[in-house]
Amino acid sequence: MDFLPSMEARHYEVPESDLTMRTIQERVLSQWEKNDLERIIMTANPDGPEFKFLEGPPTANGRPHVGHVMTRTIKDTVLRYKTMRGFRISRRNAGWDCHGLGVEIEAEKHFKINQKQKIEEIGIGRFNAYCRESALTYIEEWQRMDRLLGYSVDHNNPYVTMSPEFMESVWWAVKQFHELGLLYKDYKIVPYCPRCGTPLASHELSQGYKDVKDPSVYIKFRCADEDAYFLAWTTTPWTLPSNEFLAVSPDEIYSLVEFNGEKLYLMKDRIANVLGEDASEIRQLRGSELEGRKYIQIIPFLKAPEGSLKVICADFVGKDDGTGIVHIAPAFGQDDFEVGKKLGVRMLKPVDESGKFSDRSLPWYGKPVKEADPEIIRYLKEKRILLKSEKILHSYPFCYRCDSPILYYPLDTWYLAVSKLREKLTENNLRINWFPQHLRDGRFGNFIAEAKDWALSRNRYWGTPLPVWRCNNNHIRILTRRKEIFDLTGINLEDLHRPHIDQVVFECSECGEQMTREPYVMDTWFDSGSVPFAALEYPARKEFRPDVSIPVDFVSEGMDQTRGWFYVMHVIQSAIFGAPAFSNCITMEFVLDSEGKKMSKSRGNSVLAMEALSEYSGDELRMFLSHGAPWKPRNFDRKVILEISRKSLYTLLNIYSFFASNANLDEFTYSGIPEGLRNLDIWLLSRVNSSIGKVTASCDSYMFHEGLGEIESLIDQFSNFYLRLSRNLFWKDGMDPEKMGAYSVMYYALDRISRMLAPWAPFFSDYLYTRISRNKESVHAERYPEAEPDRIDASLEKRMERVIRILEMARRARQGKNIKMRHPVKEILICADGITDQDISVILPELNARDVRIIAKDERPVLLTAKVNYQIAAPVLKERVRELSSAASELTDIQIKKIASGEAVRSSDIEIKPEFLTISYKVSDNFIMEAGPEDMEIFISLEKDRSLQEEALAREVVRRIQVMRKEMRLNYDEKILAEYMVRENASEYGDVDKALENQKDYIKSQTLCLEFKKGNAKTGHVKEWDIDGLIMDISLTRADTKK
RNA sequence: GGGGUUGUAGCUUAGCUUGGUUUGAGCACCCGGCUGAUAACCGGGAGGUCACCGGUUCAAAUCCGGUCAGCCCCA
Repeated sequence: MDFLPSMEARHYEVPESDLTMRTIQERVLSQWEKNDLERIIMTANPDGPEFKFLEGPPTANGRPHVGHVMTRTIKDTVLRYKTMRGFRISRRNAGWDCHGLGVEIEAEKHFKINQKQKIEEIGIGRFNAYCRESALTYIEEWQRMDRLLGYSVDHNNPYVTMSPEFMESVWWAVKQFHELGLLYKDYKIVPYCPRCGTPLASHELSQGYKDVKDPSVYIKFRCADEDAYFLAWTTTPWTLPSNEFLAVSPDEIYSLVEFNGEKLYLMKDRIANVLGEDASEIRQLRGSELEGRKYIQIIPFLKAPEGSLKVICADFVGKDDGTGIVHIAPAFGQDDFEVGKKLGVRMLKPVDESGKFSDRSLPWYGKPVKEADPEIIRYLKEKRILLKSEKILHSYPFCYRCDSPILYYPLDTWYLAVSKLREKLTENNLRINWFPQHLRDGRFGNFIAEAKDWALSRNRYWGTPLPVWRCNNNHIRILTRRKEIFDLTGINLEDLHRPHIDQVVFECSECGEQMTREPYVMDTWFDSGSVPFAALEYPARKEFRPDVSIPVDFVSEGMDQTRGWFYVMHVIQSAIFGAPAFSNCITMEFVLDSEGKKMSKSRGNSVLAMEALSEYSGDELRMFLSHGAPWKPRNFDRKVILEISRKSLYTLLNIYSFFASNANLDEFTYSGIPEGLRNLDIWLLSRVNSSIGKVTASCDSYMFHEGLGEIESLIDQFSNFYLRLSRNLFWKDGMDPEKMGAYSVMYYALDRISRMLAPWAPFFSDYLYTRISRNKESVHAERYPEAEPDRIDASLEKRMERVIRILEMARRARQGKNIKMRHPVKEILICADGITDQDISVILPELNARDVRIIAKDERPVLLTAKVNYQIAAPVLKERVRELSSAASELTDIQIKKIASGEAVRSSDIEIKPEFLTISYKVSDNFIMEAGPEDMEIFISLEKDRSLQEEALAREVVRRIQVMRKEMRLNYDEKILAEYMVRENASEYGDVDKALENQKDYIKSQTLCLEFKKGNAKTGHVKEWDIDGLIMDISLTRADTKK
């Protein structure tokens, strides 16, 4: 930056009065871009200790909203802080998650298709080409957001999960699982989305639970050997045509009851709930006694397989809902499937992969199963099989991508045996610092303790293809590199996606049969879970070193990622490398709308990142989002955002503005902190340095919100204590040592605060910093301030806290008697331990008293009185208590004081112990008293005299002239001429002319007034004032200083 | 149904680990003050069943048990 010392009349740029944070942001941004700050940050501290970061890749096919702003804010604050603390940040790259159903659904919309088969009709190649293109559709908007937010990661070298190098690493990882014996294929019931035609993993399923109304039907299964029915219950009538068994709990009591002329079996404990009062019990029996009983098929379209249609015992039958008799359709439930498998009975599966009835013998052939529910219920009713039908509200999973109801469906699926890793996962979890801490043993800990096997394969198209080739003899081969494919088949693939990869076939090395690829792609979460090594293209490249590159030091995302990204990374790194993926993890809660409701597209209350960033500067948003712990939900409330920015950012701007305008007038240049400072200056230096200590301590333990809170309170005290009490120092013309000291200290404080604040408010802090140290390029290339222990005076800070209290007490006391602050009082007496005259000197201007004295307890202007405390004295002294009472009334003042300080006193033959008396005191008539914390008391004299009156009047006049100066929009240093004329005097000020004559010099010096005199006050700016009954006109004119 | 978490003034919250005067702030409201930096600031007022019930204790917002409600997760 150019520095032109001689040409600039003013040293410090004075901000325009209407300067906003958004304008500052624009200026700073263009400066950054001119200087290529991003490069400077990316290459900072080449020799510093390493801090390993990892960016969680957003799926770049959705528009970012304020929640994303929050995660990026937290991450960036940490990164900037660590950079300023001298760390070399590794892996500070952006990253994008490109695969998966989300992208495919966009593509389906584009091609206007809603069925899987159609994709194959238009061609997987065409479909995937579109997916590739659309994956990064919104990346530009993400980058615009990052720019306005100041998100400092390397946007020029992102990792993308669809690059062949990344995918080869993912393949390598699959091979590691295979070699560990953790990869297997199984035919079992999976949560399945019929629209997408693919199974979902449990962590995907958990994103889609919704409360919905479903049918709840009670069905009568006719016993084969008795004129009675088994009463069963289900919420999925469409599974009834596939019924093969009924299950009972072997140890529970069941009843045969008569109800509406029919005999029904059900669990005894469920009778009241299901049938009410009208059922009469015939007999009781154990569930196990029902085992093996046969019944008639209720919906006889499908041929019941051999060994079906009988009652079995199972331990999963509960007694909390239903009838205690559970309908079993092995094809459509996990427990059901196990029953069928165990008994070796063929499965009825009249539903195809698109979720429709596929058996022509069913009347509901071709219907999606859920839509067939009402017709099946009607059928049951007609056949008199239905006992009753209701609707119940329960939570049911829906596909989190397309919102279709999930079915449980038997399918070939490749799994990772994560359940075998539980111990390792739990062990590694203990090495992670979670914020908030309870996640470790709570949500995350629970989840991994019962980790389920990971359904890895997806029957889809746009994803990393499953790199598993298989021959008819079930030999397995996993290929992990393009080169390997070329060597084996001569095929040179540039794109590893389907359909290209599908043409790779070769001979099995064991049996010579042809090997073909298993036709699946992988769960996109496996991609993102592989980021720690795949983003560095391990093992093809060697930058990643398993023993040192993980765990990374820091990751941070939304709370939902405990079961998402954090989980999959933890699983994959633990399995392959035996180490956790990260060691510090900050999670954050949702940003809610202004009323505390969850933001959602359907409710229309979600706020897009760019909307927010067009209204507020990046700093303002960041400050708002950093306020309070990230793991507490916050409401996106514009009032709160503005309040936070006003209180800290604008206050700080204003301090600087005051500093700049005055420092320019006095031509101040900083050259270190001089000797001989005012007490107040020593205090601010101490306060700043102890803040630095607190902030770094908080941030080093990842409690960044506490660090910010400390800075905010520092700014507040800087403005409202230090500056408020220092203002008058700057009024005098010319430089003197005290003023020089104050400027230096303010400069020092502004320098430290702008650096301290840089991680949270990167734009404004840079603006401030570069205006103070004008030859510096950017605050972000600077070191975080270090506390100077020598400047910290803890005792002074503590005393100042008490001085602030005393000032408050003085204000309160005056208020009680309606004594204005600007009216001087004769005397203020302060009774407080450990406070020195020097401490008090700081607040003298605000106390506005002729005399301020610190006094000891026994010098207080009070009258003490002693009363006998009969409750204590009477039981001890018995009848002598009367003597005490008369002795007490004759005590001298000195004696009472002795007793008050805890001494016993002898008087007229009786020993008066302190506890015998209650000492109370009364403030002398000519004082008012105010008590504060820690036994502090102050006394304000009510005595008035002529000179006090005159001074009070002078200050009233000064105050009014100041208001008028402001109305005339005069500069700080502009001189004026003033006249006054008394219209009427009903006040207590007495002889006004004489008073003002006496106070003339004071008034002139306070208002930069060259002449102040009595006159008719008609020219210039004229105003009539009422000063407590004194009506007077005052006129101001600009003094012509040009000669 | 199970687990986690939260519940303090109209709103936002501190205090809870380690029990100890009358639960402390901010915003908004009303009254007053201060103001040659401020979009500020200061004092006062009004506003509290510390979600509820019970227990431990000389003493509970705080510890324990239960209930209710919100949120998150699991089934």
